[in-house]
Amino acid sequence: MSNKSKFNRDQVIENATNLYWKKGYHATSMRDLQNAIDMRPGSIYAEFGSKDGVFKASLEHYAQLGLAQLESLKTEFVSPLARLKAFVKQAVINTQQDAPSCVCMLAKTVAELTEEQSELFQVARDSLKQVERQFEKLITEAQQLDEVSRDKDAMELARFVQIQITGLRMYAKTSTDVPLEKMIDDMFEHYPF
Amino acid sequence: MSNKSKFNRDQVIENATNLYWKKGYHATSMRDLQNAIDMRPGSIYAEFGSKDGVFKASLEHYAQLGLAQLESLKTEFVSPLARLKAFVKQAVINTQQDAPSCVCMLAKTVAELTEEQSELFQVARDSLKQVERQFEKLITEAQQLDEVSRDKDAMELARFVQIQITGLRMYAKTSTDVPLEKMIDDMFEHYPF
DNA sequence: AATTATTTTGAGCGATTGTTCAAATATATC
DNA sequence: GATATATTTGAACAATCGCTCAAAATAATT
Repeated sequence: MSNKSKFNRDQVIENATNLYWKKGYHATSMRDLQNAIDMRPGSIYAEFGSKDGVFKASLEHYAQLGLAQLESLKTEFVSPLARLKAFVKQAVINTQQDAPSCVCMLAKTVAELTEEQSELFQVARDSLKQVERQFEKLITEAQQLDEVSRDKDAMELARFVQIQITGLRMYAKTSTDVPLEKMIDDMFEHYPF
Repeated sequence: MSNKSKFNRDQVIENATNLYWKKGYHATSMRDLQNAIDMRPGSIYAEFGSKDGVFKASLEHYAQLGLAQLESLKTEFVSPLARLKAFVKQAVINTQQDAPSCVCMLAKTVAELTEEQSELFQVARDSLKQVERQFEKLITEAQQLDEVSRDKDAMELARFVQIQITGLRMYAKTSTDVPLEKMIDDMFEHYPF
């Protein structure tokens, strides 16, 4: 009854995400998008409804990717604190090389958008919060394993980590030759942990 | 010989800055700008050359304002470390209320722009670096007064402060009810200082 | 193979973009 | 007050914006 569409939805969203991540919401035109995902306007609007629809799908894809990455580190790192640290390094350092932008797409979106795109703004904000809650879970786990002092507030520590990631990634866009790895090590050895 | 122009250049740049700061580079149209600064296109182009020209003037004005604010704290705070802390609080907390955006305009610009607007990007990046150098000066002063351990690297501390400001201000855009003041106090009491 | 249902195409819509420039206005000089 | 110079105005330009929809192409059903 229903014909399957020709295009690969996952691939399309990935390409759209990479473009939006690189150029941001306002600087990305529908023409740019059409080229990046190799779809004609009619098909795009049938599938996503609007430019905002594509952006929303991209934000959700990006957030899901982050959560999946954090989850996948379970196999490599048993220690929840080591896992958190590995995730931070991945987010801050690995994105320096081949990612569309070294700045987190969610943070970039939160910085760019205003009340005029409140729905998209909220999606980005909520996704950041969701990641932060995963941080908190990991830290609570770490406390139960005595990797982190139980005197500390897991929620506050999670917030701290989120702020560090944002600050570090933003800073990394302004200057190379920053000892990112050392700074992350310091952050987990000294500072609030 | 030369007629003086009717408009108040400083006021115009201030209004332009507030609009650009709020909406960002790409979301601000020349029509928006014309309304905000109450000038007609011809006059704007005669004075600033282009949309980029107005943005550049705004970035420079914004950066100069930040440096002037830091300087003006000399009268209130003799201690260089107290001055730095006061500046951080001003930047992070005071902007929450009535500023066009709680995110630093320079950071926002660095996050938004790509190679396509390399000159504007560089102006923002260089201005951030300039502020950071003032931080470093203050910290070096603080070390000479034994307010900060001389074992620490003033450049690294300045970088840390810059990263905290960016992270905190960004984070503050996503959620209210964040104990910003406490976090800044913590930052200066514990962590790397 | 013919028919129906679904998807894809892309020319083109009205609105908006950054920018120009001749005309109108304001100011300075004589 | 007349002339020359500088500034301001805003209609209008080509280009691009997000988006629509009839027509073409494709897939499923009979």
